[in-house]
Amino acid sequence: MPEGHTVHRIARQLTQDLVGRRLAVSSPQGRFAAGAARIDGQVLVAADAVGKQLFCTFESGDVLRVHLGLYGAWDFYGSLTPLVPGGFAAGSMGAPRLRRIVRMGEDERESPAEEGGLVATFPPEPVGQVRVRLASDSTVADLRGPSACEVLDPAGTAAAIERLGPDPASTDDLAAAGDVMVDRLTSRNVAVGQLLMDQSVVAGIGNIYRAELLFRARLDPHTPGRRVPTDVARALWDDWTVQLADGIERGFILTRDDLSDAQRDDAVTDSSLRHWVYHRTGFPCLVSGTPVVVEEMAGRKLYWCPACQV
DNA sequence: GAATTATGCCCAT
DNA sequence: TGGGCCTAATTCC
Repeated sequence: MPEGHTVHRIARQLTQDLVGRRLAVSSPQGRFAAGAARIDGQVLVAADAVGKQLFCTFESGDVLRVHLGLYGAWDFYGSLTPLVPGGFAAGSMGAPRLRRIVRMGEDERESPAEEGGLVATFPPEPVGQVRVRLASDSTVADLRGPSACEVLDPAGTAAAIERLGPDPASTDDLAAAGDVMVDRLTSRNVAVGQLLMDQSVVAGIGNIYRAELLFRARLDPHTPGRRVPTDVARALWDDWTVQLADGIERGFILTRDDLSDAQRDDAVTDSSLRHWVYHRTGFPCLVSGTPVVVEEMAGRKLYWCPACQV
């Protein structure tokens, strides 16, 4: 469910609280017992996001690769300082979308603590089906519901990353990475709306960013990649780099740039203010007034404005 | 309480 | 193109 910005925030949280520590790795649910045993007791040396995938590198060179899929989420305990005395902070990032927004953004919730994001005991009892628990003596990170969770050797890790297109938040050469995306986007006859969701073309874009980037570019999602002018493809990349960086900092996706300061504040708790077209079926387009439409494209809902996007 | 929904992706056909 | 999988909150009766 999370798009790239969420996974980058998770990597950041893990880096802040668990990298450099020797971890107890377990699988409370049991489904990942063998994998957990492989990395249990090792020092975590890095946590990196590439697109929607998370790579946690341990001192042996083994890497925990995690993909949250549609349902996965990480719960964090004890790490979200500053804390109110008498408890340990708790927060979560990932799916499902959360009702109570506290201090970290849309897809991060106060949970599963009852009061003020605190749990009474540490380490806390696992909540729900916890596939993996990463624990230092002061921080616990619990992974629930991932679609992928496996331990890879360095070669396997390199192969997994090789399958992904460029991610502007995990490259040190934005221009070269942009060249790769532009080349892959403009060399196929597949609809650009599908290509933006293809993680081998560009990594990290999901259904919300797909719809919003296309609207911002005023581009018809059905345009074949080969018909997208190079400068338009480059503009999509440039906008993606900006939107992703904003999402990572903000903690949620806010693509509208027409909001007042007050509305921008409201958007923290009101997701209906955040998007131009995503999830706005039947409502008037904020630019043209034409009703926003939704259709199925390759099995996913695609939201767009038929008047603006030509 | 059951059905629906979701920011994803894999595989078989 | 369709089904399957993973989980939990929301929506519908």
